[in-house]
Amino acid sequence: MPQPLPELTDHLGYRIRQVSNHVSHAFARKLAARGVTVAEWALLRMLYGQPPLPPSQLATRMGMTRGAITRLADRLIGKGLLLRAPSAADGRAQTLGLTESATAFVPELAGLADRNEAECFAHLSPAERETLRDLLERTVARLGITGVAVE
Amino acid sequence: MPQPLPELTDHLGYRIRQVSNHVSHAFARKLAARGVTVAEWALLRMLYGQPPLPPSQLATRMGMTRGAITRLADRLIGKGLLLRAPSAADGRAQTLGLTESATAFVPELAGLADRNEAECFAHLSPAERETLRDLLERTVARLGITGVAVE
DNA sequence: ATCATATAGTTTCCTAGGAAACTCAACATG
DNA sequence: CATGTTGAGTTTCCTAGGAAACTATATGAT
Repeated sequence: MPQPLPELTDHLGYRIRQVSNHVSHAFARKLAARGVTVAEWALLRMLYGQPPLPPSQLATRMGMTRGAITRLADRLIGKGLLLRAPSAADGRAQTLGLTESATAFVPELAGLADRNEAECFAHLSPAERETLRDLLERTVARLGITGVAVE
Repeated sequence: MPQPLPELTDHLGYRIRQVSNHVSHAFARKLAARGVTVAEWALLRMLYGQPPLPPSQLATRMGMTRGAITRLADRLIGKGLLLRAPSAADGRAQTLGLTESATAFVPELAGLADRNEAECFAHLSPAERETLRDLLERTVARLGITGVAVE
């Protein structure tokens, strides 16, 4: 006779994961219609309206390894959305910046993000959304979460 | 001059993903010390104290494909935690059930889940945790989220 | 100046999941 | 009872990320 255990659904971590996965997958489907993944979107958004950044900084900010950024950048370059240039100051370093077409594209993708957000949280009142935001942001601060951590 | 866009952090979906990833990775590290992944834990927990289930049902409940369940089950069988048996009623079907050692093991893993939960949300008062739970569960219900969706 | 060490980026190997083709058993229907 | 169809499970191929080894450049110590 096994001892009874708390249900999975008793844990906030489980509930958060359910919602997070659903919201992310819904967004991923919208992005996929434009031929973009969530990680690609995150990188593009990070560089939008910014001066080019070295891959290592992007790795830190996105919570990914440098190796993953190398390959992610390769894909975006292949799609004509990213430019890789050698750093002037450091012979080892590079900079990654958006192409013109990427700069034109990102606002369209941002619209998808807004739409996804609206669809997923339409049932919450503005006050409830602010409460949720506050609880989450305090958790982010308390746990010392920094990057995006795409996956 | 690119047009300004809403910040990533303005989206609840982004904040939820940050917290979810952090909580899941913290849990994954605890489980890894016992040689178990999050997906393996979810499957083990689902079968704990239950009669054996066919892979197809586990796939539905966990939000994974049947192919993924096949491989997940293979790994757990390799670890001596799962038993695969042919279904008596249906020559195509199988049933997956926990071994004795798995039944003894799951409560220990459940303790890790409890500890992770406590660590990640210690800064919220009981009332705040209930508020968060309520907002999340209403979202789960509204979006029609059913499975675990491990990843 | 030389050499050790650290850092930037890449590459290789590994893991894990999804999509879709595939096998085999069950079932319906004529 | 043959036959077409559905359903269960497996397998193959593909994608994407992490860990760690590897290359090349920079930096610091002597």
